[in-house]
Amino acid sequence: MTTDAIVMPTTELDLEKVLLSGQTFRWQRDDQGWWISPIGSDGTILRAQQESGVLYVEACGGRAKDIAALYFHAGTSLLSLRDRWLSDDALELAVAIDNSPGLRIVRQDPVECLFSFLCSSAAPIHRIRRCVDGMSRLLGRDLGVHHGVQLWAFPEVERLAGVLRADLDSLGLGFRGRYIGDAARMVVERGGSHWLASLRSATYEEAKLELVQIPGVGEKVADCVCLFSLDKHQAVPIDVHMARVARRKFDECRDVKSITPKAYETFSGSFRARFGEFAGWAQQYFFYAEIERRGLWDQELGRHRPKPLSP
DNA sequence: CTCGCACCTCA
DNA sequence: GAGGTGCGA
Repeated sequence: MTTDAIVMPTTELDLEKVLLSGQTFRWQRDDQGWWISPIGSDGTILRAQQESGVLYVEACGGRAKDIAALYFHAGTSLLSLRDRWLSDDALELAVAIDNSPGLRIVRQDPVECLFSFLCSSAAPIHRIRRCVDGMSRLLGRDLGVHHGVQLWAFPEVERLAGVLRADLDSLGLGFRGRYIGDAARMVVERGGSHWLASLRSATYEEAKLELVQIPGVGEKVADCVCLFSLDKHQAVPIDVHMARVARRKFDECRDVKSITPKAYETFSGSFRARFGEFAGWAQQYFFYAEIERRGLWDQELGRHRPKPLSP
């Protein structure tokens, strides 16, 4: 296995920031301090390490450089996005980019992405990680030990389609478990992973319309799948955090309380109206900053939160 | 259309 | 009480 190098300054990619920002749930550090993760169900493994403006990558199951360039949307320059937003008079966004340099959208495997976000409702990132890991251990292909870490591929959707509710009981999915089997069966019916991936060439509206048919998939999850795996850069997932941001930012959102379907469109559409075809990327900056601002990252990632000492 | 609530754990 | 969805009122 060879190591490829991709020139990517930290203003274009901050590996740790991106991998832990709640888009993706399987990355971990190996015994050499590199980031490593299985990608999707086909046995692909990607390893990455960033050093003085260069991204070093290795892969099993393909050419590392190609896999990584796709996975990190290397063709999309944050600097150009920033310029575009600057000239569109979206100054606040240029500032948001400067406050979280190197944050970008990843391009995940659609099946893995769908089932990851199916586990995401009312769950912090560390819990989603546990669920995804559990599904992979239980139903995914054993990929062996790599640089000190045991890896499993994400389960084939056909495998998930055969799963019983009781099989998932041990994984801590909670009520989220009830959707997995039904969702997988619908995807298989439509043509499996090939069908999901084919939505990449559909329009955003078409893709979303298809996704929300899947049991357990509402607008939020559909938008996550669109943005994080189907190349729909204009998809803006709205959760309670982004709704709060929208209320602060846009007049037409100020008095919209709960996230009803109509309200969802108001929130989401406001970002699109203001930030255009890459509104989803804009959303990621505001989302990141909002979690930061509220000091929620430690909680999300399950890091030990130091208890305030008594005086 | 909007509201309220259950859904399973875990923190 | 939770970064959501689906149900009935």
